[in-house]
Amino acid sequence: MSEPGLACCTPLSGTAMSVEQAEQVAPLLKALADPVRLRLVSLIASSASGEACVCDLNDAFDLTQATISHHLKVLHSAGLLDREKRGVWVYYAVRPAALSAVASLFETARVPA
Amino acid sequence: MSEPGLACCTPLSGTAMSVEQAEQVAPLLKALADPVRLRLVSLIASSASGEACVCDLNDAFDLTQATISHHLKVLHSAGLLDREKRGVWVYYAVRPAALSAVASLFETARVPA
DNA sequence: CGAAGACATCGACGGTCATCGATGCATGAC
DNA sequence: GTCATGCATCGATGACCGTCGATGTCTTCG
Repeated sequence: MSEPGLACCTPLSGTAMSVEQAEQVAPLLKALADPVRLRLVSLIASSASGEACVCDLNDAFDLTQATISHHLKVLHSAGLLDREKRGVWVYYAVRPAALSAVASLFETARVPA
Repeated sequence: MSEPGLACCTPLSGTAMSVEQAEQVAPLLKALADPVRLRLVSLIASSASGEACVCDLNDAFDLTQATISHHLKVLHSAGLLDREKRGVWVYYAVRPAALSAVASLFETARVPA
């Protein structure tokens, strides 16, 4: 898989989605379906520069560095995070297209305010 | 838990979400993070009457009736589906509030067209 | 060079999950 | 009452997941 996370799907409430669509989006949701990974994405997305280095992310959790590294790998493999090494540090940034693909799933699911 | 699936969360791209928020939404995503369950919700949501009986849903998959029943239970337990028995048949319908709670996560994640 | 720090990878462990066949429990038909 | 049907539940099985300690790799600094 060279470019995961770029699925563009029928919203849940429109016409029924195809098997292929379901199999494309499910891994994205699976990657996000963990409290730690959800907070990781949230921390990265809400940071001022739009990115965060692993050392900062480690401090936000009561987990081993190996565990955080594992979660970041899962998010990166799913295509949700970009990874860039700068010197000794590694910076992760969210891929808006991937998040947007998931968001399109729920496009028509919003309850009108 | 009497009323699951009603979390209303900070979007991923806004300010960082709290631990509690992450732990509330993650189960919803986990319930949706499966191709079969994704198609189940899609089939129910896209049906004309907004609901579907198990017998119809069974025919849409190459899976055992026990397996479909299990997936429907997972979705129901997560608060994503309502369950109503009418005679011999059982009808499932999506809970818009639950889907909306998940949708709010990605509210600001849409890439402008 | 060698030492130290940042991060990834490995191997292992316990827990959870998806799926199945078999069985149980209702409901409606006869 | 008896039988068939729709659906849920049970128990088992193989696969996967989150977490950890230990170790490896790479970069920078003396």
